[in-house]
Amino acid sequence: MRSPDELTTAFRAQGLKMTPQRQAIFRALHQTTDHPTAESVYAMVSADMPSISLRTVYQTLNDLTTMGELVALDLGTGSTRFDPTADDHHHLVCVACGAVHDLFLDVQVAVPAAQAAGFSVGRPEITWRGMCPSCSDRPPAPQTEQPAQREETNA
Amino acid sequence: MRSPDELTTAFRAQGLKMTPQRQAIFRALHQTTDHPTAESVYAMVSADMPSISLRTVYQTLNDLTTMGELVALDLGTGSTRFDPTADDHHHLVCVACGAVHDLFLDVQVAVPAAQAAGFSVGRPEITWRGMCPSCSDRPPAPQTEQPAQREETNA
DNA sequence: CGCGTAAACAACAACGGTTGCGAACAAGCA
DNA sequence: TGCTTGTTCGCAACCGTTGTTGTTTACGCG
Repeated sequence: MRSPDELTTAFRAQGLKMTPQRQAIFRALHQTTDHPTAESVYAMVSADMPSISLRTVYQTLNDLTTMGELVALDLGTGSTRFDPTADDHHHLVCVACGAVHDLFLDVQVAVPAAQAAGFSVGRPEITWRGMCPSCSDRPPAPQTEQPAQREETNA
Repeated sequence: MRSPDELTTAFRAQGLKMTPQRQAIFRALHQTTDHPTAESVYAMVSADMPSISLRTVYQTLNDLTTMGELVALDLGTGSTRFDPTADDHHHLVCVACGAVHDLFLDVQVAVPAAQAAGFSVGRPEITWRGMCPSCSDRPPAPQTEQPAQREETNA
């Protein structure tokens, strides 16, 4: 993630205006190392600027995504995660709490032409699902003898 | 995907009852090779059985997923895809139309312990995003409706 | 073959995440 | 300072999915 100042310059270069709301969002993003949701960015920024609206946060995050400063990830955790790490990397996802951990691997996986079906694709995104240390330490759900055979059980 | 008869047996073996609605869903799934959404299964089944409710389709797809007969995929296309292919495989996803194509690859990607951060994970899921042949043929502007992705800020 | 009961059904409302809309507002520039 | 245009914000809408509820149905049993 670039610094708030660099992002300001980048925004201005696109003819976008700088506002206190955007500055606050830039700051929040710059000091986070994880993969916040719009909601959690909103929570961070609201601490300083209680009047900011969630709508503005979404808008700014989408702008940053469009500019390539953020990557929007859908990791199946129910909401979009915004990834401030620009480098090519992959993810570990905790299926219990939704935590996301970066993984820097130089893996080349080519799509065999025979199976490509005419698709033109880019880099593969690799995701591992599992349990983070804190969730595997503490069995979160009842964890009873029920094999969860009833319908629409999650967890 | 197992045959409707086999699925019927499997359902009964779990103490679940067999209904015309479920039979119709089994038939629809059995004759599809792609990765339908609940909505598209509903569309298929509605042709034969107009009275069926979308709720029932969701319920049955979830039951099948719980039983391991289907795999629920979140590929960032906006809705859950139900994958009738049980074998371990990966996916090509068209970012324009949401089409999904299977890819059978025997790739072993290990998570380096140094980066695992204590996660315990299973097999990697590999996704390539790109354009399917029909979407890359067609110029992007016209009536192609892009699911999510874009937003305001048109340059 | 008819019963009883638990399961499944359909219709509808609710829900969470996200976006469209429109009016009020403020950044940046002359 | 005044103007123009992008921005903000609250609200309602939207979409995919699930909860609720009252009714209907499957199916084992006598």
